[in-house]
Amino acid sequence: MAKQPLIIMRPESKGLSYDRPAASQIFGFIRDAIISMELLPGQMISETALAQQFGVSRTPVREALIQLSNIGFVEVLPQRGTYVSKFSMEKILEARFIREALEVAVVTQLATNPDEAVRSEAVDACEKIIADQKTAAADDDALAFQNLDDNFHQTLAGFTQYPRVATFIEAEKAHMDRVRNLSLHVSGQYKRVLSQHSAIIKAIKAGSAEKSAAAMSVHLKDVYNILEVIPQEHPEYFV
Amino acid sequence: MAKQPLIIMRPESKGLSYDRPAASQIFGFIRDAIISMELLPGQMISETALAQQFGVSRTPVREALIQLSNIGFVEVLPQRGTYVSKFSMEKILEARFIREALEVAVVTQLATNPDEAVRSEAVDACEKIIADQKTAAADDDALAFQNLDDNFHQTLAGFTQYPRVATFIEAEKAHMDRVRNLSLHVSGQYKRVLSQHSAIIKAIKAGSAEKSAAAMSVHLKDVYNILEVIPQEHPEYFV
DNA sequence: ATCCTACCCCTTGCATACTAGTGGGTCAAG
DNA sequence: CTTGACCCACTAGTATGCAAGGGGTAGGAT
Repeated sequence: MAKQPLIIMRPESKGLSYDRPAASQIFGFIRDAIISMELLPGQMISETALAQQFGVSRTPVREALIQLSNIGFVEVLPQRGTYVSKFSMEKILEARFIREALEVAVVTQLATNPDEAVRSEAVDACEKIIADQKTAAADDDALAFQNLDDNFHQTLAGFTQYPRVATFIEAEKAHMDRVRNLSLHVSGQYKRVLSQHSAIIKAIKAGSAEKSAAAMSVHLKDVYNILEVIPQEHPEYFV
Repeated sequence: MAKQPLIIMRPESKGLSYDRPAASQIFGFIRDAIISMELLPGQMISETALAQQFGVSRTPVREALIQLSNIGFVEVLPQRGTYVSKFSMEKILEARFIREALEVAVVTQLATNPDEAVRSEAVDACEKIIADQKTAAADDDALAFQNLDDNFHQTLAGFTQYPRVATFIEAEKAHMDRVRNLSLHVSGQYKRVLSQHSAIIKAIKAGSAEKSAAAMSVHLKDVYNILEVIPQEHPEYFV
């Protein structure tokens, strides 16, 4: 990995709240910086430099980095340095596989939920998000569109009553979002995603586990479109 | 949670290897102790006491505990203490749900794998494990039987080529194994598990995604049998 | 010119010390 | 005897310093 000791985090992001553990806050800052590609794959992260930037000691920074390495966002090489994880086709496909497994289970459970009220509540919430996404698409607001996409999937997962499911989905999704943030404007993305989301909701509304699962599966295979382009466009970010 | 500052770890488990990070080794020790119920749910874990027992400082112990809290094995209450997580019906069902989602995806992928050689290799490996399990069942060796069960599921997951899938399955399984270790001898367990494992392999051999998924799903719902008994037998370990 | 070696700087891993906050136990007052 | 306040012991969170090892660079030898 290329050694780039320069850290690009904003000085104002030093603002740590005093009523929460510093390590936890730093974890969030760095995670968001990695997802949004402020910190680039392969870039070196210095514990010392980060500690200075946040105005704390190395200890909380170090604890944050350990957690980031647990979720695969950074790689700690003892005595050598800590680096933002590069992309690899294997890891992206792996994240996609895990996410599909979980999200298929989510919609399957939801579609077969005997409580009609829960189903219609979920459908209503998601249809509202889809409507907002149509607006975002009309405005060509890619960021808002992606945030709503997050919202859509988190809302669905929320109806399982298993909070860790939503957490896992978010974590796996983040790995792909990192790639996606390299090229927000893929032709026809809005229209495809919208129709896929609608298909999922339609299947849930119909109470069909098979169709829900199939629709979700199709939706999550959509990243393949991006993966055919990005690695050639940005080989420097891949291992 | 009850305060029990006594730590029951064996003195000989102090043996830490010098060629691996201490934090990682300590993590493994404590995790195994929790799964095997050496450390009981609700019991307090003192960073200082553990550090003394392992002959290291608080720092690596603390880093291990952070990772254990990430996988839900301990709960860190700031300025109050770190405690072994108690069981809760919600968390167990959640772990079961996540595990089923992943394992269903695993057998589905395997059953539909176009490469016949891979399928038969997986089937052979699993059938060997099932044979060993029959022996363990005949010997009434519950520990060996459970280790082989672990083996069975890890072997299946290994054929996805996605290492994190196996890791996740192992982690979620561990939450249930903790409960299972409270009562290793559930009547008829051996026979049921064996027939379920066989059914899974048979479906994979037949190349049927639906039957494989269904068989795995049935198998993983078997824990419900235990969950009807354990909470009443050991209410002190549940929240 | 090229290769090899020694050194130095920078990295993470670990140890130790200090801070702040919680809970329990004790003692005094009602 | 009960109740309340205060104090102390112990907790996790953070700061700092030291140890061990890898890598690049400079300089000397070939």
